[in-house]
Amino acid sequence: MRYYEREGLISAVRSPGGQRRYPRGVLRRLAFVRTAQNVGLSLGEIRTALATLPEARTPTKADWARLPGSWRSRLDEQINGLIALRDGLSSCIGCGCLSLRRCALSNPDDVVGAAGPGPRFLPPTLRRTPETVR
Amino acid sequence: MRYYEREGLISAVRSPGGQRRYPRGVLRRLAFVRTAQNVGLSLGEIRTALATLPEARTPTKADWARLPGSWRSRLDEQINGLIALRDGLSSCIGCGCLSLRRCALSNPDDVVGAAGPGPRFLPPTLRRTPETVR
DNA sequence: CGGTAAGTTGAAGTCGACTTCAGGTCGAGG
DNA sequence: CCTCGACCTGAAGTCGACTTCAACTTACCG
Repeated sequence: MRYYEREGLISAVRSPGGQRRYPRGVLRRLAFVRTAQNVGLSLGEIRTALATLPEARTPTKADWARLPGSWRSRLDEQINGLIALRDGLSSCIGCGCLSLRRCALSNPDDVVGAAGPGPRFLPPTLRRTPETVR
Repeated sequence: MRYYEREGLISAVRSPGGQRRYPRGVLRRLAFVRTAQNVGLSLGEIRTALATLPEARTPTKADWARLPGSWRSRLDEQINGLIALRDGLSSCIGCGCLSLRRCALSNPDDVVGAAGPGPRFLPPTLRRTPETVR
């Protein structure tokens, strides 16, 4: 929790002696963080989402609705991905079509876009002849 | 891919000169790895799952069915978690009930069980008086 | 009021998952 | 045949997400 506090995900009230006291709202946020993490979101993403939620009160349906659309679609993607994975990736790997290019699952939003670290598939412009699978 | 190879997730055929050649099957496995990763599984879990799939041929429905039950239920949990998160955690945080103890989502399978690193909620036996929320 | 478990701090360590580097080798096009 | 870009290897570096440590301070219980 100290770590999350340093990372700006939660905050803590201090006792006179300087010890942390966690009011209900913080525990609620904490539960949110852990839950979101359990399903594979990074602390950065979670922080962004938390920023749109009120710190003071229990989030209402309206508060949740205010979460950026990207968050929602990200979750939708994730959900669909898991379902496909569970059902044997029938639409993707299971079919043997080797549809790396077509499969939205393998490479959801970024499509190589926005540089930065991390492996990626080659964009079409850089790709070799299709038959040279190597 | 070299990293995945070292980690035993994929293998590679070598050209006479020692360069890696990746037959279709490997690309398929690779796609599986990335997809599973995208939805939040660790390389270890993926390796375990891959171990049950045939390396030589395109996995069939029967092959997928052979994946350990734990894998499937793990995915189900994950899926339910995401759906709850997307729908505003109506069953959990959104309700304001602070149901850390009851909420299956917050602490899926392990329930503090199996020691090892990582934060956890206190088991009832170790918990302080319930009104002392701190 | 005193003892001891629990909390405080900053810094350093760990672990998974990669990426980067340096120095050398392979291999397709001209 | 030569060349130049792509690939090879092992080692080291990076990044996110924590955990562990050491030295010290609080705070509840008897």
